[in-house]
Amino acid sequence: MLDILSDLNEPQRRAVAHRDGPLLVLAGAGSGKTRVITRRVVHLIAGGVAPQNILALTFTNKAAGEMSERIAALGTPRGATIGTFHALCARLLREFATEAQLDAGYSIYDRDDQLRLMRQALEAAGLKGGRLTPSVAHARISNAKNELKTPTEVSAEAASFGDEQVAEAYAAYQRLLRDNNALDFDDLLLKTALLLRDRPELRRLLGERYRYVLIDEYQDTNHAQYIIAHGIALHHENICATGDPDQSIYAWRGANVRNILEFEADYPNATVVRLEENYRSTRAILAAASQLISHNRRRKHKDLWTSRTGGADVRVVHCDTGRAEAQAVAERIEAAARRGLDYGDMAVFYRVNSLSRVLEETLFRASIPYRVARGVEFFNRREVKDLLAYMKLLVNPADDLSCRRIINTPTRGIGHTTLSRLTARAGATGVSLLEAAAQAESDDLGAAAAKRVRGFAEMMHALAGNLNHSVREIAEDVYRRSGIAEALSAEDEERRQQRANVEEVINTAAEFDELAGGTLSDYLYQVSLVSDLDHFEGTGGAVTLMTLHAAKGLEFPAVFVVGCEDGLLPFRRDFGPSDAGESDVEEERRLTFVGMTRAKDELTLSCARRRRMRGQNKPCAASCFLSELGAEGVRIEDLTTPQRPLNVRHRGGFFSGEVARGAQTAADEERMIIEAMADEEAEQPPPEYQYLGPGCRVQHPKFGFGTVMHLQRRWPDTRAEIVFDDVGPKKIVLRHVELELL
DNA sequence: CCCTTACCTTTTTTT
DNA sequence: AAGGTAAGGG
Repeated sequence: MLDILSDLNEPQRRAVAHRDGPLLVLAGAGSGKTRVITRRVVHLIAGGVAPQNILALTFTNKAAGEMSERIAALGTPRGATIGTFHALCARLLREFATEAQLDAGYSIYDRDDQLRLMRQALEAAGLKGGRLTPSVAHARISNAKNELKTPTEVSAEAASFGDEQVAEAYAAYQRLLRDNNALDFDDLLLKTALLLRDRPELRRLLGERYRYVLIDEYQDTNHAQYIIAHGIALHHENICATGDPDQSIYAWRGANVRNILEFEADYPNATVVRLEENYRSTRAILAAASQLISHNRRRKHKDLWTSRTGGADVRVVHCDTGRAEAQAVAERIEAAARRGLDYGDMAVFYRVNSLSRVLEETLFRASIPYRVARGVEFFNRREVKDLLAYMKLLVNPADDLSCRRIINTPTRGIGHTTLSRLTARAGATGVSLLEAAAQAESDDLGAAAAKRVRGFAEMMHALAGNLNHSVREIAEDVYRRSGIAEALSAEDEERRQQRANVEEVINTAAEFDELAGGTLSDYLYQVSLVSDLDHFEGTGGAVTLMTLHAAKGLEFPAVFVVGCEDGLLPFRRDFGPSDAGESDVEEERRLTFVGMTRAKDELTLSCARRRRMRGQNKPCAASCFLSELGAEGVRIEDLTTPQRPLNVRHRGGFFSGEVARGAQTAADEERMIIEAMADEEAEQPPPEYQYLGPGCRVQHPKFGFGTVMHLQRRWPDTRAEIVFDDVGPKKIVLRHVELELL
């Protein structure tokens, strides 16, 4: 017991030793928060609390996994519930399905599914093609759900025609979810929150089950999560919230910083512990980060301090282009490696995932090992989603969305016409698509089509006969009998990759059988709530590339924050005037703060003067954040080259005048040519374009060998006219084919 | 019905 | 740049 407390500082010790009653731990960046939470759990158990009575809620599965591991490492018996809000809710909703008026086997829709469904909802509500786009509608509805608002309430509060449309879309969307027997992420929280809000007996039951509630990253909880946590803790008030208002970076998805700011108002007798000693970063890093965050006006003052001395200055590097920036980062990484730093000790953070590409290319060329942490890349692969859709449909025959996805995947001759007829039939008789498929008749669809449709239904029926098998067996069964296996059997590179992905799904199923165990629907829930990030292990010997958001909670000896440019780091979507949601500069500043405070020893921030974004090369101004770091302990390195005027009017070869297309005057033309040349020099076009032009010999996968006659460089659909030795002249869209240059 | 081609939309971060 | 969708030809 003493061991647990001995290596803690005084406030940490108070937080760990606190037992009953509300506790708020305001933990500054790097102040040992995780350590406090895990110790606290251990301390509770050592003090006689049964592990089963402890509920620890985290924000990501990864954080939950880490916490379990650390607790186990301290030799504590397992049995505590440690997981994300969403996972807890999925579990509770299964347990209390009746109370929540849910059918067993409900599907959980991921973002992709949600947007698909939203598209349908907008269509059903007669709002298709209007100003309300699916993603905007989805965001608005998501926020409403997080505030526990029903469509009726949204409608009642509507202040404009646009709001009214959102309410209508919301109603239609919920109807569709219900028809599909599905929940989206927000529903998981919403339904659970409503249960807890409206059912005293459930509050009591769960309060007795979870006698100690711990919530990590409390600054990132939304209203629904607030209701859930407080509902469970209502009677015993054994609620421990940890977090840092300066690290609140999820307001955009409904997180409410007020939850943490008003904890003391919620619980007047709360014990408050402040952790302000930073054990992670050098003095320079901490000073720069503190300087930055001090520019936030809506903020409680806080002093982070460290007893560390020494360490290098924070570096701010200005570059010409995004590519040059990546190059500079690569060079610094190499230099650090030569100094003896492990690649795994370095990380590069960026605001948007799309920035990873230049970095990847550059690191790859420099032979620097790296790994990219991406959100849901794997589970979003088409072939992966297809396989999972089969399994979802098996568990939940009402899941029309999944059914629609796979009814003709792989192709089995059920086309658009047949599908819409079938949909009409299902709608008219009020049955699911799958059921309509099973009952398909010749006079509706034509004999051949009806037969194919029934064949699909029969296959699903047959697969459903094996639901009592292990999940791995079911997955393999689906893989083979659905025809996916055959469709992917060809030996080209793409199929090979897809096969590998599908096999990886089967592996996760096998792993599930071994480790967790449970029904197919258990497996599907787990898969739905997991992201690639969760499996992202500490990268042995490779540089980590991730978004600033994903970086939260991690630390690295050396950190690079790239893309510190106005509009990108204080991110702004400068689109038309109709823009409703102004971006929150203070949240962007907190995000930068989070990134900076991940660094232990070395921190480099960088920006580019020009960057290629969304297909266009645009000039960029340095982020205002860079000038907010203060001057002390910050070293600025300017790698930009002075812009010299170019006296060139014409240039043959690659551009062959195409760049000046649309020029109205000679001055226009000159300007465009100069810009294009500057772009090309900066960007180093990839080799396949650099040398491809008239006279080149190429090999086409289908048409064989040929000679390029003409290159029409018209982005994005650059075309080449090629005379093939065997089949004669063809126009090829380069985007659609991989030409081999000989 | 399927494949190819032309056009168009993109709104960042994540459970 | 890249993906999706809608329309057209086979």
